[in-house]
Amino acid sequence: MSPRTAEQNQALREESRARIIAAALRLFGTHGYERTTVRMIAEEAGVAQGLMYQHFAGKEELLRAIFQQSIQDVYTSFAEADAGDPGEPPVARIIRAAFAVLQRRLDFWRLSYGVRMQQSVLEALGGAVPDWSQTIRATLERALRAAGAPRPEVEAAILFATIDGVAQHYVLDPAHYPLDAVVEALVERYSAPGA
Amino acid sequence: MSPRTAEQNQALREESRARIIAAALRLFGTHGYERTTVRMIAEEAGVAQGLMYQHFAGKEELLRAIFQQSIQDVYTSFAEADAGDPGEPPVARIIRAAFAVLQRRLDFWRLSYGVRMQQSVLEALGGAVPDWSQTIRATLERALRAAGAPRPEVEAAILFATIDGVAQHYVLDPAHYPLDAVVEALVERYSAPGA
Amino acid sequence: MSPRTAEQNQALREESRARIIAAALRLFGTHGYERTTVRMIAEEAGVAQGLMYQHFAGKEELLRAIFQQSIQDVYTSFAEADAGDPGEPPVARIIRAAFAVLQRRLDFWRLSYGVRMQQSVLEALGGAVPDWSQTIRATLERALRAAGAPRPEVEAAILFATIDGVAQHYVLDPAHYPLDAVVEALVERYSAPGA
Amino acid sequence: MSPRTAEQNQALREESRARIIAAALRLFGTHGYERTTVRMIAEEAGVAQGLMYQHFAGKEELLRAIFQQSIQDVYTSFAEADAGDPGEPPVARIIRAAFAVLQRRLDFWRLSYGVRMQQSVLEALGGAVPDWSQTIRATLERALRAAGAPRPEVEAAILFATIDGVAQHYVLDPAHYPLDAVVEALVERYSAPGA
DNA sequence: GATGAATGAGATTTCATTCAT
DNA sequence: TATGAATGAAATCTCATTCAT
Repeated sequence: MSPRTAEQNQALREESRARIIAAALRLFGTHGYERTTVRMIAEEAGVAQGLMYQHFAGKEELLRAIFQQSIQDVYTSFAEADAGDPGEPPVARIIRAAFAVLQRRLDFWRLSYGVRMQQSVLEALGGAVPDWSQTIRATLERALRAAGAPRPEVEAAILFATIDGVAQHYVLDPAHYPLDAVVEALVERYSAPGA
Repeated sequence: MSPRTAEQNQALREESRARIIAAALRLFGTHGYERTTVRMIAEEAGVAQGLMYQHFAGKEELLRAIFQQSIQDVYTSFAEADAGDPGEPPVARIIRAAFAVLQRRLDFWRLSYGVRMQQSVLEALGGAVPDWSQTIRATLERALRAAGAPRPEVEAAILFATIDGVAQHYVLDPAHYPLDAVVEALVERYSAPGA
Repeated sequence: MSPRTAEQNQALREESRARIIAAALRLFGTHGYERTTVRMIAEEAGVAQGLMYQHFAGKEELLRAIFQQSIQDVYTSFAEADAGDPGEPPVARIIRAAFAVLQRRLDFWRLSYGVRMQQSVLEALGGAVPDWSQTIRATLERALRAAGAPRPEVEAAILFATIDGVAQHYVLDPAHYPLDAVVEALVERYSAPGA
Repeated sequence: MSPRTAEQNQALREESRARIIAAALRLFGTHGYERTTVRMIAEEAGVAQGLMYQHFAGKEELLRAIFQQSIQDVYTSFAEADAGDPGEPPVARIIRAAFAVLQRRLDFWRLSYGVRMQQSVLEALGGAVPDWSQTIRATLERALRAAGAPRPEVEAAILFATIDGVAQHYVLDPAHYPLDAVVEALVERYSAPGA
């Protein structure tokens, strides 16, 4: 009879918000943003269509929220992973961290890769999608320079491309891609003194 | 007022078909398949909306036609490019050929990369999109094995990923990407005896 | 923790009911019935959305309640005002009374005028909106006839229209409308022997 | 076989645009803007729902278009009507012209009166709704001053209110309202030398 | 062969109302 | 009594497709 407490309400809200985000991420990742309807998301999340609009101003806002949250997670996860085994050279650690992050949020990466070429979606997303390529390239360049690579800018571009390419190939078929072997080979290559 | 001859008609038809395909390719590449409306295509092509349906059964069929035609072109272009300098080792030739093809059909690659993650679009496309990753990987593997690489399957996967990653980074910002430097570095790396 | 007494509960109920009615009247008057959402009313009243349904069967019922209550008030106020200065002629007293009532319930008049043309809303309101035009016209006609007006029916129609028109213009911009001057002029005109 | 000529197309477009506007005017006038759905308009106009959006950006834009067009018509009609019998005094001519215009566009006046109190609708309409009250008041004031009225500003306000009130009462029940008698009485009153 | 007005299915969005607490 | 999260019917709007010329 007495109304729910503030905590109960918050818990309810967060629960449904999380369900909606999870469902959307799954569906956006699989069918793409445009092909996923609000109805599908609601069904997958097990809620009514209208509920989405209590949490997000619209489908686009939902996408934005997903990006914001996921990007946060990625930063955190990467930092954690990067702090890994201090015995390994930095470049190797970065490579491992990148793929650890990848595996943890497969759907988000699918979504990301699907949206990457769509100028208009990116614009709609506004600042929610950081251009991390600059940051990544710079980080890799520093690590490679420290490791004594001859032309660190070009090598950084190549390594970045390799990581990105492997990630994408893995995302396209995680069940069959020999990710571990590839990662080990990469780590080995970039740990070798002459690399 | 005098009726057009059959040849003239044929030429007109070809002309408008080509205009529609070109316009669609441009727009699909920039905005993505879903975000591009038939109206936009007609406008960009400078024809009426209805005309598209005289040439293609629908928007999806248009996409299919674009893929089919582009893939033909890619095969041809690749073969040409690959036939290049016989003095170079095969792996280097393949690398060069890949990027030559890339630059020739930027819009198509944008489109391709944009669609790659969208299961439902791929299904709609049916057989029009070959899974060339197998072919490419196999080709690379053969070349690498011939060159004496220690673990050719893994190395092939990595090289394929690198090429794909570089291609995508280039497509995302052709004006600034240091493609030539990267290609040279790759060619050099994969021509070295120990690679 | 001690349960509230029946009287306390009753008082709380009355209080929230009154707040809801007041908020709705304000918002209906400003934005119109349709443009005012239940959420807006709850917010303005400082209560939860659901509470409205404990007091009224629905939004429409709320509107009906507002009309019923306001109309009661109008009758009462009018009777009071009309009982005013017995030295003035009846027509003048009616005019003064009308504008006294108008000023007392501005929001209700805004709402009334806003809803007047909407057949469907009026139907939904059912009997809650009396067709007082007949009553008013009849009252005015009697008074004008008593004052010796030549064609009391037509004059009553005109006077009614004038009062209604002035009321509406005043409601539209109470801050600037010269209501007092207009009322005085009307009173004077309709008190003059030849009027 | 050959496509329609530009004139044929224009005629088609104008025809359907006019049908939509007429239907909307009818329905907006009867049920109010908010209660009229796009579906209702399309049905009444005998066209598909989507067609409205080929002519107007949305329901609101349609409303705006109706106002713009109707206001044009009103100005024109008024000028024509006002040019009437030069033997009559100006104030009388204005009165007659006002009611001539009223009768000609009943639906529009219903709509106008229905929307007048809805701040949010008026805002949405932006500049499409001129505040003609100023113009009208000024015109009446000039005419009354020329006719030698003692306090022309107040008298203008009253006459304006009377006209507006009569118009509204008439609009509410055109079948029974004794418009002619009322207009004649008004004309007479405002033609009398002492008025 | 070409046009563009017209269609209508299906998408997004709003909002009165319900319901568990 | 009161709360506000959740519902879902119905609204607005989009856009691939059809059709008369």
